[in-house]
Amino acid sequence: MNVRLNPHVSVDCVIFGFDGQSLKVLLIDRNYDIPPEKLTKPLTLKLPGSMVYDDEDVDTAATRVLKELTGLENIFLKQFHVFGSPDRLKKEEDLIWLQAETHMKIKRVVTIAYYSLIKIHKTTPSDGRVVWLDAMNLPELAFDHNNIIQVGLQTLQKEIQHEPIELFELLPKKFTIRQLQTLYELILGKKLDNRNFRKSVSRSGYIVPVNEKERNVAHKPAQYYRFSHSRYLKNQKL
Amino acid sequence: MNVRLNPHVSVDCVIFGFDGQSLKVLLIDRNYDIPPEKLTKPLTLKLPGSMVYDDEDVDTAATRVLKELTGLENIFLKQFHVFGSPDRLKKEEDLIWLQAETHMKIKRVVTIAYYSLIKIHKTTPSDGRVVWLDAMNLPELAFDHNNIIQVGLQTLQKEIQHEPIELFELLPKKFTIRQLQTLYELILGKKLDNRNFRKSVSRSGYIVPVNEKERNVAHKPAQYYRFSHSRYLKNQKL
DNA sequence: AAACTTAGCGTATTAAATACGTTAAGTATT
DNA sequence: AATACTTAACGTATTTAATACGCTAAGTTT
Repeated sequence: MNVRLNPHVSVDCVIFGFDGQSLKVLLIDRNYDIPPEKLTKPLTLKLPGSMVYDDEDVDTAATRVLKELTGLENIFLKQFHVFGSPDRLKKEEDLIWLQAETHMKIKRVVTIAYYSLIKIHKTTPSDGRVVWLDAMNLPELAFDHNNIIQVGLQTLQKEIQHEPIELFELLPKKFTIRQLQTLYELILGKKLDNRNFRKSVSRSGYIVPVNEKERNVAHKPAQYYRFSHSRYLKNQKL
Repeated sequence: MNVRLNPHVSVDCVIFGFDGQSLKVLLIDRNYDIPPEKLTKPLTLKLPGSMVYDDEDVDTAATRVLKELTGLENIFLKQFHVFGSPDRLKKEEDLIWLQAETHMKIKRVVTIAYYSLIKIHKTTPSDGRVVWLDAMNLPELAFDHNNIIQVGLQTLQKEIQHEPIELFELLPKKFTIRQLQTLYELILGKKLDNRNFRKSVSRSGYIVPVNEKERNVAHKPAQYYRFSHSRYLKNQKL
């Protein structure tokens, strides 16, 4: 029999947000309570996550983490990959922190990664532990969390090609075509032609204008649009 | 602290094969060694799987299962979902079997599911424990394995829409357009127009004819084709 | 020789993607 | 008050892909 120990199972959430300019990721400072003079390493940022509790579905665990951190429920959340290499905890300070945090002699953790898309302004007033950082330009994070975010981003890139619906989770209810295009460009990592982009928007059939325009901008004010879920469903059926 | 127990972690492989007529799944009979008169329940078929060993990456565990079962290495294998509901083991006979098999007091198993695509004729002469069954018409399997296969099939359906390359893992090196179309139709679950299908094949640029035709068929013999990986890569770059 | 079966080419129509020119409506600058 | 500046928004022409459907070709079976 080759099985003796048993890896612990956790969930980690890559929570994306969009502030109109850049794509952000929500991170927490795991050493927030520790006085700065006691800190030796700068690796204090990590993805929000948790061990999976007894009698708790893994998806439920991810939902719980999201709720605890942002106060939000009914949020878009998608499992995208399991990170289960035995040397995920190879950095010594990661192992020390984990064992202190959980009060367990943990040797190995298999983590199930989720990504979530939320409107930044909806987050509850931050408690100081959480920060939004630019997803494209992150410092070194704890564990393999840089890698997890990168894979999450690649997954998101793929998804929006055939499920653009997910994108609207990141935008406010009313948004301009320019905002939508900026978001596409950020995630896809390339520039799009604005004129053709508008055409594909009007072709979509489910992005509809609302009776309101931008105000106080130093150029022609843009029309606001919204995502129509009912029209989206109709087009899918055909 | 809410964590006390710790779920066990396993991998399960949904191994798809194609015999020219229908899509098959490889299953194993977990009660193969047990004399029939001692069997109470007919739920003896399950997906090939294994607990994840210490110091073994989860992907490695899945590769190992595949190797042990089919003798094959360097096979297409893709993680697609984690099944982690606490009541996955709700059928009593499943729990009994699992505890006997592992000699452990297991209460809960979180399993990471993979799917794999192989050419049926490549499997080593079956050892009696393994069977290929029609993926679309399965009996009730152990655990939640019917559900796992269904989700795997849905994933495969989505994947082949933008990564048709995976399909060629299921076909022999030389295949006819009809075979390719049949495979598409099986996985997508709908009929396609043969004339338009041929057009999309020739448009693809990476399905090229070989210098050989069908023989001994009661109709016009079909041209054999092969998948050209180099041409596939060239087209992707554009 | 005729019937049968699947292979394989063609044509016409519609829809989607791409490239690029131009005008419109505001604010800021002089 | 006129001009410059900036982003919004519409249009046209071309290419490429998707869909619908007609027809011929090359074998075997009866």
